[in-house]
Amino acid sequence: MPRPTWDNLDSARRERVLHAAMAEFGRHGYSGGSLNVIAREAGVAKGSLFQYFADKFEFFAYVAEQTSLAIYAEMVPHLDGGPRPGETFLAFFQRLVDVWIDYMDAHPLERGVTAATTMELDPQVRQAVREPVHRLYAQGVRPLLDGAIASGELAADTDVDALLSMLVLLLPHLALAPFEPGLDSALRLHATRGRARSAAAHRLVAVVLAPHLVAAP
Amino acid sequence: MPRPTWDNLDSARRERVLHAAMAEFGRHGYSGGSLNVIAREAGVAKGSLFQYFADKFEFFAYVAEQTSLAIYAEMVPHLDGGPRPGETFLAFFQRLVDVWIDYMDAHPLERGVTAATTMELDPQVRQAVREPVHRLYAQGVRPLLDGAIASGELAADTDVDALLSMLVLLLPHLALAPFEPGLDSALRLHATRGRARSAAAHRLVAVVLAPHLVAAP
DNA sequence: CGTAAACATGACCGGGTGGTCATAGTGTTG
DNA sequence: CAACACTATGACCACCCGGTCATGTTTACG
Repeated sequence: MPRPTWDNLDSARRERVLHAAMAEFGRHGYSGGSLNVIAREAGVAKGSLFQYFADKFEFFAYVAEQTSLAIYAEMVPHLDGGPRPGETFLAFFQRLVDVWIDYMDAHPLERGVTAATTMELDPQVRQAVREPVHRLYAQGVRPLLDGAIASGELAADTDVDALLSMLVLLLPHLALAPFEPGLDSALRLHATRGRARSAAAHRLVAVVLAPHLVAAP
Repeated sequence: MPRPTWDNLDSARRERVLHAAMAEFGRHGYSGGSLNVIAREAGVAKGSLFQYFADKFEFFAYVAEQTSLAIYAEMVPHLDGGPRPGETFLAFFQRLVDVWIDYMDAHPLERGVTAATTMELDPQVRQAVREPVHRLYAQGVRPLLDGAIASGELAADTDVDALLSMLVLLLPHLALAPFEPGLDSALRLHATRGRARSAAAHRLVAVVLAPHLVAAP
C-alpha cells in the first residue's frame, strides 16, 4: 500500500527509513511511536514520509508486514526441506522453533516489531497488523500439518485451523521471552549451557501437538 | 501511593474515578490512555486527579494494583479451601483456572486492565506495574506449591520460583483469549457447550506442572 | 459567627502529535 | 535551452497531551 514514490526511491534512503521505523515502532508500539523521531533518525524530512505513505497507520502496517516477510523468508529454507529422514513430525517442528528463536535473538529490530504487534492493545490496529502475519503462518505451516496428516503422523480429524492459530499465538511469546524476565528464567530459553536451552519450548510445542499425534505403532 | 486526599474522598466519587480509569486504561493502555477522558467520564475536573495522584504513572500503577487486589480477593476463598478430599494437586490447580476464567468473563473492566498491563510494551512501565501482580501471585500460589511438595505430589527439587513465573505469564493469556480470535477458537475456551470449554486450558496447565509431578504410586 | 483547612475547578502552559502545503530543487525529456 | 514531472523540505496547522495554579467553594471547628 505504499505510494509509488516509495518504490522509486533510492534504496539506501528507503532502507534508512525502514530501519528507523522498525526501531521506533519496535520500542514504543504503534500509538507511542513518533513520526518526528523516525524522520529525524532516518535523516529525512517528516513531509517525505507522507509522500511514501498515506498516513501513520499505513506506514506501521507496512513496516509490520515487511518484518513478517523478512522473518518468513528466513524460515522458508527450513520449511521446504521438510522432516529429515527418520525425523518425527514433532521433532521437526521443535527444530523449527529453535531456528525461530535463534533468528529473533540475532535480529533485535525484527523482534521489536514482533513485540509491538504482539503487544498491541487496540483491537483494530491489532487485527489489521496481525492479519498478514497469520496469512504467512498459514502459508508456511499449513502444508506441514497437511503433510503430517497425509503421512499418518497427525490424526486425520485434526482441526488444522485451530492448531495453526494456537501455534501462531505461542511462537511470538517464545521469541519475546527475553523481554519477560519471569518467563525467561522459568523456561530457561536463553540459558547458555547446552541444548537444555530450548527444552521447555519443546515441551510447550509438544503439548499443543500431542493430542493430535497418532501414537507410533 | 495515592495522596491522603484520595482516601478522604467521598466513596461514590472515588468509585467513579476508579471506574472511568479502569475503562480508559483498559482500552488504550498506559501511554494511550487520556486523563482528560478519564476526568470527563468520571464527571470530575482534571485538576482533581492531580490532587489524588502525583502524576499519570502513579495513577496508572494504582489502578493496576487495585485491580490485582480485587482479583486476588476473589480468588482467596478458592485458594484457602485447598484441594478437596481426594482431589489431586493438578485437578485442584485446573479448577482454579476455571474460576479465574469465569471471573474475567464476568468482569470486562478488570480484564481490560489485566490486558493493558500484560500487553504493556515499555519495559519500565511493564516491570513497575507487574511487580505487585507477581507479588500477589507469589503470596497466593506459592503456598499451594509448597503444600504439594510437602504432600509428595510435587518433586522436592522443584524450582518453585520458576514454576510461579511460568504460571503468572500463562494465566493472563488464558483470561485474555477472547481478545485473541485465533487463540480463542483454537483453545475453545469460550465455547458454550459443556465442560469441554476449558479442556485446552487444563492441558496447558498440565504441561507446565507435568515435569514436576510425582507419579502416583 | 469567624477562621482555617481541605478540596474542586477549569483556564492556562509548554510541548509534542499527525498531517498539510507552498516552495524549491532535480532530473529527464524535447 | 525550456518545459515538465517528480520529489525533498520544513514552516505551519489544529489539536491533544500531562501538568500547574490561582481562585472559589465547602466543611470543620472554636
